[in-house]
Amino acid sequence: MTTAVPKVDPAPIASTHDSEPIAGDTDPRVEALVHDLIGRVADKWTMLVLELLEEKGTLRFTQIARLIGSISQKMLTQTLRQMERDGLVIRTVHPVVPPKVEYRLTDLGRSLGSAFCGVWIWAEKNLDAVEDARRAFAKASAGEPAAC
Amino acid sequence: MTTAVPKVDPAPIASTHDSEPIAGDTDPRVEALVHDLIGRVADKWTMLVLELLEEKGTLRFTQIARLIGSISQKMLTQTLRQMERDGLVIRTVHPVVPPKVEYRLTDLGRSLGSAFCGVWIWAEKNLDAVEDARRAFAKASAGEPAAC
DNA sequence: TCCGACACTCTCCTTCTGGTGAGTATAAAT
DNA sequence: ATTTATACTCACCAGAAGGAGAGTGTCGGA
Repeated sequence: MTTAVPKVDPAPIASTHDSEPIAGDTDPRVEALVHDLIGRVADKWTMLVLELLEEKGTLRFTQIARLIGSISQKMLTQTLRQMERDGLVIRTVHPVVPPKVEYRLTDLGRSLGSAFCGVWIWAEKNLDAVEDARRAFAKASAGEPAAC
Repeated sequence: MTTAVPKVDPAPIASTHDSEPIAGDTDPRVEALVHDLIGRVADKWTMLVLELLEEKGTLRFTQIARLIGSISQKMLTQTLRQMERDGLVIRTVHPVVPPKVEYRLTDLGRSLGSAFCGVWIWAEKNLDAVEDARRAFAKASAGEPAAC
């Protein structure tokens, strides 16, 4: 955590040029990956597939499609490819007459699921808090539109 | 025929292990919130702001803007509003001559940061694994374009 | 007097995302 | 001969996301 900006100017009107961008982070590579990865896993479909495979173990393309129900083929293919690319799932093709492809999580995939557990738990625990905050915010906004 | 296929195929071909039919969702409301919320927090800017405020404590609008460096005003405003709405940050307006607005995390915001810690740790730990997987995938794809 | 600073808001404009629907190959079933 | 099922790919299109840049109001400084 390199603190790139040691001086936090307290004056209301003062220094104009802090040419130091961004705050220090452990590693640019790590940061990039984390963003990338969270951006990807936070994806609705990836999350659903991850959960589904964690729960069921091994599934075929159309089984996943049917279980999720609302996903388009395009998105499912895209999602699975991405996950395969990142080493989260293993794709096994059986060269049988009607094509048969099975998907299952790798250890990496499972560990990611576990890591996200924390967020999941947070969400469940703070469900009400967030909803309360939203209601309060909505009411406050409606209550004082031009209160100044 | 793509849509409107209510009839669920009883037994397509082989079944790896069909134990449970479908369902298996803790709560639709919880699930919805979790998606919603993860989708929001996974946002690049929200994550950066969350981290920044966790590290620095209290910051003003332009301070955040400068520290992040590449965010547009529009996005910063949008992000902060969203976070305020969700009860993650507190926005304090000082009615002074040049407007002064300070932002800091709520307990909820801080706890979310902690929850995301697990994912960060995962990412750091598995950085190499993911990159390896990507390289391997890229190589495999390039290596066998018409392998059948 | 005019500019700059703050914390925004508003209007474009471009890119990206995700959905629809069609097409493909093959062999068993009808 | 036609249909069905599987696991895709491809072309097209609508809507959303996000960036650029200008405008707003007031006041202190040059």
